[in-house]
Amino acid sequence: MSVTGHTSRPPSIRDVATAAGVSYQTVSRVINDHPSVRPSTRERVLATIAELGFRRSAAAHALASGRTRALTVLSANTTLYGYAAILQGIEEAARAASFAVGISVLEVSDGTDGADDAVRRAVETAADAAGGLIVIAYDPGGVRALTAVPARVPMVGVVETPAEPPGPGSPWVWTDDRAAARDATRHLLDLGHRTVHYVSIPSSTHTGQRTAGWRDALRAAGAPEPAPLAGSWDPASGHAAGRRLARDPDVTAILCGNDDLALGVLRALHEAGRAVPGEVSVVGFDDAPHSAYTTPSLTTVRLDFAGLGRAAFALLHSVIEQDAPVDPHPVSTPELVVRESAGPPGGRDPALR
Amino acid sequence: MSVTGHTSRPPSIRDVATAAGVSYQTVSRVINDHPSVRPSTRERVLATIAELGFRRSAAAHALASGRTRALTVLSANTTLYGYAAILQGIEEAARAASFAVGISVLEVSDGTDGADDAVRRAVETAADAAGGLIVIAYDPGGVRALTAVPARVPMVGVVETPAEPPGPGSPWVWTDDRAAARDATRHLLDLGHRTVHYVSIPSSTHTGQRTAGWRDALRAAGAPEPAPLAGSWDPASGHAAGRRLARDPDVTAILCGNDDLALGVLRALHEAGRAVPGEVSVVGFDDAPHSAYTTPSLTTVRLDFAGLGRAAFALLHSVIEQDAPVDPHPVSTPELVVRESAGPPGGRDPALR
DNA sequence: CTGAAAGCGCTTACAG
DNA sequence: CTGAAAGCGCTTACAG
Repeated sequence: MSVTGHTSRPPSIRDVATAAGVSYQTVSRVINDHPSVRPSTRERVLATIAELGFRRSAAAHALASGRTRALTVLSANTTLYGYAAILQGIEEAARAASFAVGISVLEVSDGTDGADDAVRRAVETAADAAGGLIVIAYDPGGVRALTAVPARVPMVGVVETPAEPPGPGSPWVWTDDRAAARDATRHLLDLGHRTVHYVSIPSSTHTGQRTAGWRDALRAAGAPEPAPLAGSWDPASGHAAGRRLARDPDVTAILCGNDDLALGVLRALHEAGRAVPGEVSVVGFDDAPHSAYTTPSLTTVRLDFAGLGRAAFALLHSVIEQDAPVDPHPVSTPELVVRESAGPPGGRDPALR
Repeated sequence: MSVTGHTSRPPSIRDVATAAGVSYQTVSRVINDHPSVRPSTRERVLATIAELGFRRSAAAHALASGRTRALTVLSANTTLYGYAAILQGIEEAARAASFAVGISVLEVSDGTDGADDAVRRAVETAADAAGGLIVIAYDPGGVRALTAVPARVPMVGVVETPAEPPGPGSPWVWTDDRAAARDATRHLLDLGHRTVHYVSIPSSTHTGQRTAGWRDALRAAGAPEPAPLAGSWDPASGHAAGRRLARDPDVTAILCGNDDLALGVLRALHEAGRAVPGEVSVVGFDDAPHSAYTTPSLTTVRLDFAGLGRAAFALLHSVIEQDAPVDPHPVSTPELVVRESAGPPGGRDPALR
């Protein structure tokens, strides 16, 4: 196809211009879809571009135009299902808009000042490369990053349900996980449980919105409010929490901050010889891919992470383009998925009650 | 801190130079760690940089130097554990070397020419933005991307075990999953099973190296070679395969191409009332985070995905810098993790045999 | 509709 | 050790 003699340097707009017999400014107009180019000229330039295999230099474009068509997402983890799915959604939307997406993972933050520094460094580095930032702020590291972003750089945060309605200046997206936690808890209460215990994920806020939703439901029902057990993200910490809960014969219902935690709880209950859902009911959060296939399969709350990612990109895009100022808003409503792991208390056979 | 009057445009090296009383070339030398700068000058410039909050423009640097300090990883999915963990490893190593990492997901390829086009577009877009490419080629889309990368762009592939030793011109990294499949199969055979059935992941090659390793072990033992069942990546397809296998009373041992598949198989066996490992043994692949917590917990093969990602970056880095030509090589040896899902055939209590 | 000029913020030889 | 010049490949007004 391209029969250029030497394989040296990739063709520039000047090479295209020469080959097409126009000035390089005209080539610039063509690749930028500028209206004032005669159709025949445009055709010729386009043909030459294809023939030479020209591709605009992203660096030169960014330098000259001041705009980057790139964003980077700041995240504490890419391996957790929710985070990975959000990333997938962002990437999908970004690709459709021909934005490049970078990923920068926040180092594990241990709450010390050193962690703050690391976050700040990550934010700065990311801000350099990108035209905009999306920070996933489900955890302390992410929240710190959120506040460390300089005002000049376009940013949107994927956050937990805000405790109070954010002002119009807060470019945030979220799913209403507080309501979701409330629904999940109520589901358990409606099944007849006296109260519901909670194993929490690390939270971005002091209390955490999932925790708050769980408490909302308990209070509304006048149920006792046991202290939540602080978990991490992984099954191992769910397992540890589950062992403690398994020892207490009064525990008949457990809500978990995510499905991995729930898996660990399920395992601990199994090891302790407590039947699920016969003796103890367990409900998870997220509807991770494996949750439909565990034994028992997991009743959980489905969150549209990919949709959240797409919404985050859309918001960022409009912030960058400064079209309409988009108000922050919940993106979708979580949905309770009822499976096998939760049932009425005290009966081995829920169907008989 | 920074008491610049106007918040307009970020400071450039010229601003720094003026403030520090040097030429902007000297500033350039300082930020590039060029040796020939008088220490006192360096100090002064560094102080000014900090004071003004100067950050080098990535675009200008890339344009002027021709080098990008950025890579993008091409992957079919960011949500599958293995892929996500590789990405995590790449990012970790890249961050340490202050490389930015981009992610571009290959659209689902259906084997048609349209898919080829999509892959080609993705490759070109990614190649534009980045100084180098890492393609995860565990699936047909990835393999196609691997071959679609223009020769001029630095690239390394994360691949299945190559069928034959690759030449020195092939910048590939892999874990020896063929040997791993062989070991896992042998483990089952050694337990006393007459043969081992296999549920495969979609493969990059016609046969697939995990499939080949499984077959190796069967042949070496003189065991029958049942036809492998083609699975996808997800538990649902494992479940479908598991239902078929559950109907055959001769099936006593099943190897799965990944842990998600194995989870689906476990579930299908449970639904069919076949005890694991009492009647049927199941072995997975990958050691995903949840595999230690299912019931029964999963015997599987642990692969060091993060290490693979770090190695991929190291290779790419050396390709870009053109230091020593690094030979392609397996990065680590997989390790069989024995848990509960596999045992001797025909006995409900393995300990009694 | 199209061309000539200046400039984006750096780096890279080249002088001194 | 440090400065002046040219250039990386584009875009953005400004002319015509």
